[in-house]
Amino acid sequence: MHMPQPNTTAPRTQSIILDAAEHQFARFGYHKVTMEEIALDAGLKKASLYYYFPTKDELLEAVVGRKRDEFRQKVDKLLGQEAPSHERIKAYARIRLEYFDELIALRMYESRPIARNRPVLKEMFLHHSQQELEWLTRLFLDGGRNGEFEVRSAGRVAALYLHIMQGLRLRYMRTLEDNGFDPEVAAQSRREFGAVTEIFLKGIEIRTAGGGERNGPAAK
Amino acid sequence: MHMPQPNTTAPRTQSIILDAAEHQFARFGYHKVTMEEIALDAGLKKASLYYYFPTKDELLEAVVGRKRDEFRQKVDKLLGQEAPSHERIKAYARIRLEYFDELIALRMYESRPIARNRPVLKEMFLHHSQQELEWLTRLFLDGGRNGEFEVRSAGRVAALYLHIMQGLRLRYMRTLEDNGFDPEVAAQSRREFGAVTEIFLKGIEIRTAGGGERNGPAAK
DNA sequence: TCTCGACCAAACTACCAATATAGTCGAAAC
DNA sequence: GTTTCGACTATATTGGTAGTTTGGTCGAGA
Repeated sequence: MHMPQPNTTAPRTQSIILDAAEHQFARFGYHKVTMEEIALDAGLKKASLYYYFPTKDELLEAVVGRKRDEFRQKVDKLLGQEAPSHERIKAYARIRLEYFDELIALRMYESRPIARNRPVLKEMFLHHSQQELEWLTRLFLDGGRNGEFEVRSAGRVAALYLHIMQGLRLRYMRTLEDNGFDPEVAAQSRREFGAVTEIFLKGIEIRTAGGGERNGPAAK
Repeated sequence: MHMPQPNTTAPRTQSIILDAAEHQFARFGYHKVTMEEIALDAGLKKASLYYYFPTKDELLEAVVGRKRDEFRQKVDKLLGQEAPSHERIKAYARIRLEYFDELIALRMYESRPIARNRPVLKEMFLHHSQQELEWLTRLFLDGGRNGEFEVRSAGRVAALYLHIMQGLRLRYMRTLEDNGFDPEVAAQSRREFGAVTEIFLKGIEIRTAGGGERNGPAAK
């Protein structure tokens, strides 16, 4: 509700706390970290934290919010660019991947409780999902307008693509839970996201010339 | 290990028990059902169950196994058919959807424990996943051979498609957990599976003629 | 405006007793 | 030999509770 305005200048206490919280969450996960530990990491005493963040939930929200804002900034830049839609969508996929990797690093998705039980985050993610749908709708709409794609309804296609991505992410998270992190699997998964995006875009592409004119190498 | 051979004739006790178990699992889920209740439902006493099934786990396995066998039978029939690969893959998607709907009806996926903690099922699903990959690989391979698809590696494409389907299923299961069953959402999800399959197939399709020759209505 | 030590109440943990239930066994009915 | 059962046990689950942790408050002071 009433958050102290973060000065746009050097690392204010506010952002020091956020850094500490992020650091601790990344190391042990939301539930295993106490407010006291975060305070210590930030060079404060616990009570001081409460001057800046009224609850642990809101601290978490702020940490995630910061990540999300960075993501949004990148997307805004992307949406403003002049480039073929399929290129921008591929770029979007890459940016999105980075974003979720950061959230995963924050142990945001570990063992249900965190993201599921916290109503704050639940709403936040829901809202973010909505936001993503709008962005993607716009991208697919553009692609439809300039004749790249055959889209009956950009909203539906965007939802389809978003749901595929969300599903693959879920699948990846499950393997994470079961087998722990494995850089090999992570890389594999990353490639898979790219490949699926490629195929999806080809699937809605309008091919004007006869035969198969490839306009980009599918893999490395 | 030593299971009494089920006669291929009328409903033997064996299958009566399976029916009862299926019925009870569907109503309350594996954990909330006691062997005694299943026995009662089958018109027996508990100890009689143990003559046919040495453990509750194996009873569960048998119930799921029956479903899986039905699924396999349908797939075998499908694989033997002479039809364009894309048609057979779409048919496969439909059959697969039915199969998982049945497992969901059995509350196989409710609140982690059931499928995750039971090593029997875990292995069973893993094995089944492998099996599916083989089937799909064959289907995509056929499509590649007869010039329908452009597939560099049928195995990779099959894995991609399978993972998309598994991901969407996971996503759907999550909404199930959160909001409970809703026929509207279920229908929506079903349509989504179909639409994604369509787009995926178009994405790897080889279009010989110039322009866009549609060979099937995408949506009703 | 910002920091802190001391305090409280609610949540979580550890533990144990009571219950429930998967699984066993010997005997009997078919 | 096949199928059923009543009575039994050992293990897992549940409910309750005492003890500890920890999120959050407050008033004093810098």
